[in-house]
This record gives sequence, structure tokens and C-alpha cells, in this order.
Amino acid sequence: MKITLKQIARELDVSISTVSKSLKDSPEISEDTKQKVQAFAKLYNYRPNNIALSLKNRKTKTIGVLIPDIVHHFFSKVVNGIEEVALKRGYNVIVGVSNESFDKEVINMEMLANGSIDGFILSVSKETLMQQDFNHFKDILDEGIPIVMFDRIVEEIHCDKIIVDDFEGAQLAVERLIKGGCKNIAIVTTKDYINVGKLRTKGYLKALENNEFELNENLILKVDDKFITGQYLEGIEKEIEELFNSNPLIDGIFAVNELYAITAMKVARKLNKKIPKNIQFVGFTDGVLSKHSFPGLTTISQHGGQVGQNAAKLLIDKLENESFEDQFKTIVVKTELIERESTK
Amino acid sequence: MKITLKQIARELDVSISTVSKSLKDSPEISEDTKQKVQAFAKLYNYRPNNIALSLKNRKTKTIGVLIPDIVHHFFSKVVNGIEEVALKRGYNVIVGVSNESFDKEVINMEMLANGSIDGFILSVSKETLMQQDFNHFKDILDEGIPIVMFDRIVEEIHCDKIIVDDFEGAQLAVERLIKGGCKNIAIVTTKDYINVGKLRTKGYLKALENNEFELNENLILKVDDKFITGQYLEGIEKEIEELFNSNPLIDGIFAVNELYAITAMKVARKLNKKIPKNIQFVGFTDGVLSKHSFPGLTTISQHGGQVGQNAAKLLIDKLENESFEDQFKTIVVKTELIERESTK
DNA sequence: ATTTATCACTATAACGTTTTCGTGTTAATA
DNA sequence: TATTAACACGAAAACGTTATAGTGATAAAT
Repeated sequence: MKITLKQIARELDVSISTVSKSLKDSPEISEDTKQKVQAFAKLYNYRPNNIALSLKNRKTKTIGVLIPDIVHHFFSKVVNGIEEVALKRGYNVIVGVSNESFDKEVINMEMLANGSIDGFILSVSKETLMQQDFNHFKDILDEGIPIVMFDRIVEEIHCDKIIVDDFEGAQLAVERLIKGGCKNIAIVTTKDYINVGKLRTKGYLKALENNEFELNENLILKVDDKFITGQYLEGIEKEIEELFNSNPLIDGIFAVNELYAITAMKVARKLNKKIPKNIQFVGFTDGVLSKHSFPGLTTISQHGGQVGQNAAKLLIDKLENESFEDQFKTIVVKTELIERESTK
Repeated sequence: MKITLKQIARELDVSISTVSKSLKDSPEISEDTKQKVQAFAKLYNYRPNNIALSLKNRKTKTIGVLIPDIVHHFFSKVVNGIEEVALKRGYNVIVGVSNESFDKEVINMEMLANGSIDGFILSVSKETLMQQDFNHFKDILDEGIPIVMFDRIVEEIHCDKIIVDDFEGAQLAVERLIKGGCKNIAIVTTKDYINVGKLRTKGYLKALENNEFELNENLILKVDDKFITGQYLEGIEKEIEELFNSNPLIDGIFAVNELYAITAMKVARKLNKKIPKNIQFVGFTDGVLSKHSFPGLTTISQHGGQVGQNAAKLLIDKLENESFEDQFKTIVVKTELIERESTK
């Protein structure tokens, strides 16, 4: 069992205050007493109780991280980045997983907001995004708890935000395909309520426009993502196959995430198209899949680690500086094109 | 800002005790007063402060999870499983990442052990395993904080453990290769200080023995894993290539994790071997890579989710039942063969 | 000789709860 | 009428800290 100040005090026959001050090397206490107390404390491996400190200081030195899914390369990269700077600055990280569910998001936040954490870093669940119900965020902010949103943010909530440059990244991707000689570039994207999907779609359109390609609506596949983090791939495969069949001229695919890209490559292979000879692919998110797929997938890296680091820095700075209180920043993390074998 | 009992008491001109009891619907308090207090509390959205409760109850309802790497399919699956049952049973999860480093493991544990958590769930870092220094675990246990170890455990520490049946799983894998007609089966494994690698190697040997294959030491490749979670693959590729070149008869590979398996497939492809015609592969860990690789990798599923769920259940049961205090269980989670296209 | 520093501590309040033990008032009983 | 029970509430302690404000003893200054 852990020893407390009170026990040390009793044992050494001094007051609790004396013990506390001795351990803090206060000049109020005589060298003799300090020595004695410090030796005793070391012997019994005394460490101040975090909970008591939290109560006293009214801060927990803990940040709450709420993500839609932890079994996901990008999100775990982000958590990793948060973890890194948190550890360095003496903070702990409580992780909650919403599983893309609105209710779980709310429950998790309520559970943590009652004193357990000093601030939140979160990415909004798909269901929340779809229902457009953001009262839980507003409530938390009203209680004076800072929030940093990343990647899946909501515009209308005033808080700090870390985003990836989805628009520019998508342009980069599509321009790479154009540079590779593609004439008919399709996009496999999400429904528009996912803001990052929407932005990437916009980037795709912009790149086409910049290069004077004419827009063909048939080449835009907005996959219906049913919040299932697991086995909904068969449906997507079918949709992609249809896309290929009804548009035989397609020679380039931009997919807004690596899973869609890999899936599209799989379908292409099934249809006997050669990659990158007949058809080229660029994905988004540089995860394990892109790196280890066959052929290796050219992709846009989102730098999840940087997203996490930035989020943690921003939050901790805000927590420790009273000054910047009402200013909200939005930091854009640059994307980067990673070349592999799925493009010429 | 959050409202407290004290503020409600002052506002309603009653004592703190009365407020507390009213909110708990105590029969000591008159209906009138209760109504009044409850209404007021609801209006101001009162919730008891977790930290104060933790201090009072001497338990935090938080479990500390310490893993070597979060950007890793198996570990994040485990965390997910823990998260699930934790949420259900009203617990929070603090996640620490050791990054395979001994020091970070120690620091993280010390940081959390000072009152922040009620118990640990952890998987031991490679460096710790190599140095064989387990004092931090002993210290924590001596302080009365329960630990549940999973996957990478240490035998000599007495605590609850959740393990995957690595020995049996490896046999399953190798037997699948034999069933597929392989005559010369190589293994790509880790150095022996990683207990799971060692066990899987043992399973490989056992399966060979059971089927009266004679042991060829040259077919055992123990890859030197340098604690780098990133770019050490080139080295491994070379080692595997050498393995193939000096043993041209190899027609089956059992790899102790999916990354090794995928890498081996890549090398095989480079050497113009056809999968599964000329050479077959079975991996371990059913992650995204196995599922989405080309060809799909036949593998042994470790059921990370179940590992996490079991760990959390065991820990929480121990925390909430005073009775079972000194009994330590070891739960073995069954493995399962997932058939895909890398075997005949 | 009286005031005043200085020293080396201790007592206490506070953080926000819950819970045990009082306590004053009214109503019922002897 | 005197006693007692029931009722409705309040005071206080406890969890483990830290920080502010004492306090008694000795030493120095007036």
C-alpha cells in the first residue's frame, strides 16, 4: 500500500505540514528535519497521490481523447502523436472510442467531463456528423473545458482545430494521375456529410478544372458508408465493379482512403486490368495497407503523427496559458505525395 | 463552470448534507426539499465531481493500459476490447505507450501508479523482455495494484494473464501447410526472448515432429528485430531472400506475424515464385494486411478483441470482488485458422 | 528590560464528496 | 404534564494534498 504524508508525519512525530515542506525542500524547515523526512520518504518510496493533487489544484493533468475507431491506422497514429507530447509534458491520456456512434460519443464525453480531464481532443463520429447534433460539444465548451477537434471537425463549433489539407492533397493526387497520362479519372469517395470526403471530392474537381478536363458525373462514385467498421466491403466492391463496367475508359482512380483504393485495385485485378499499365491508382492516408499492398499504392500521406502532436501542443498550451483563452486557431497539416508502384 | 454541492447549498440556503442526500433520494429528507434540490440540480446540470469521488472512495474507476505500440493491429484490437467492457462497466481507460522501451514503460507505470488508476493491463515491451528487469512490475504489485498481462507476459511475475494459444496456433498453421502438400516448410520467426515468437517456433517444431518431418535447422530464420517499429524491413527482406536462395526446395512458409508473412510473399514474388502454386504461406495475427494483401494471406487469428475483453473482465472482477484476491488465473484465448488464397 | 526579529515548526482551510452522528422541533404516548 | 419517539435537517470527519497564517522559543536590537 502507498504511504501518505499523514503516515510519515505520525511515524516521525512531526506535523503533516512539516513533512510536506521537507519534501519540497522548503527553507522554513531545518536541514536536520528535512534530511530525516526525505530519507524516510525515499525508504518507503513516497509519491504524492495524483488524485489528491488533482482535487487541490483543480486540474488533472489528463487529456481526454475521443476517436471514432482505434483499430484504424490514421487514428492510432494520431493517438500516438498525442501520447508523445503528453508524456513529455507530464500529461496522461484517457482514450474513449465512439465506434462512430453518437450515443457513445455523448456518454464518453459526459463520463470524462465531470472532472476527469482538463480538455478534449476529438474527431467527430459519422453518426454525429450525419445527425448534425452538436449540443454535447457546446455544453462541454460552456463548462469551460477546451476542445481541440481534428480531421473530422464541425465548422460551426468554435474551438481549436487541426485539419489535414484535404483539398490540396486531393489535387496533388489527381494531378499525379494526370501527369501519369490518365485521361479518364474516376473518384471513389464518401457521401458528402463526411467533411473530409467532401473536401477531397472538391479537390478532385478543382484539379480537373485546372487541367481543363471536362467533368463526367458518372466518374464520381459516392460510396454509401453504413457506419460499419467491418465487413461492408462486398457492397463497395460491387459498386466499383459497376463503375468500371459502365465506364470502360477509366484509366485512373483517386480513392479518398486507402481501403477504397485497395478495394478498387482488387476489382481491377479481377477485371484483368494491369496496374499501373492500364489503370493507375492514388489513395489517401499513408497506412500499412498502402505500403504493403501489391502493387504498392501511391498515396497522399496525412501525417497522423503530426496531427496528434499539434493537437496535444495546442491543447496543453491553452491549458497552461491563461492568456490566449478566447482565440481559436486552426492548424493545417500539410499532405505529401508518396510515390509507389500504382502509378506510372 | 461546473456547479458543486456547496454552491447549490448556498443558493438554496440548506446544508451541503441536505443537498447530497436529496440528490440521492434519501428518506431522511422531506419530499418538498428533495423536489426543490433536484429541480435546481437538474437546471444547472449538476454532476458529482469524479476526482472528489475518487479521493473519497479510494478508487478511480480507471484502468491503466500499457502497450508497446498503438499503431499495430493486434494491440489496437486489444485496446478496443478493453474499452468495450470498460465502458459497459463504468470504467475509463488511460492508455500509455512504451514504444518498446524499458524506460518509457517504467515512467508510464510510475506516473499512473500514484493513484491515477485502480489496476493495470499491459503487454511487456521488447526491451524489458530482453533486459529481464521486472522490478517495476514487482513494485506495483507490492503496492497492492493488480496487473493483468496479455500476450507478451513474463512467467515469473505472479499476476493474472491472458495469452493466445501460440503453441497450438503455430501447429495449426504448419499442419495446414502440410495438408496443402508442402514438403519443405520454413519458419520466419523472432529471436527467442520474445516469448510468443519462441512458443510459435515450438509449435512449428512440434507439428513437424507429429508429421514425421525431419528437422532442418537451415529452414529456421530468426529475424533480428531491432526494436524499431518502422523501417527495418529491408534487412528482413534480405535475410528472407537468402533463405530462399540457399534452400531452393522451400515450398511453404510459416511466418510468426503478418508483416513477416507479407514481406516473405513480396520476396517470393520478386523471385518469380507463384503463390500458392509453387510456395504457400501462412501467417499469424489476422490484421488488415492479411485480409487485403494479394493474394489474401491464410493466417492464424489471435482474436485480439477477445484478449482485451477477457483482460478487462478479469481485472474489473478482481477490483470489485475482495474475495478472489490471491488467486491468479491464466486465460488462454483460442486461435483460429482463417483460410485465404496463400494456401492450396 | 522591553521590543522585535528570526527560526522552526504547527494548525487550519480548502479542493468536492459521502456518511455518521448529532440536534432541535413537533407529535404522540404514558 | 412529562417523556419519548419521529421527523427533517445540520455539523463534522474523512480521503491526501498544499499554502497561508499563526505560534512559541530563542536571539538580537533598542
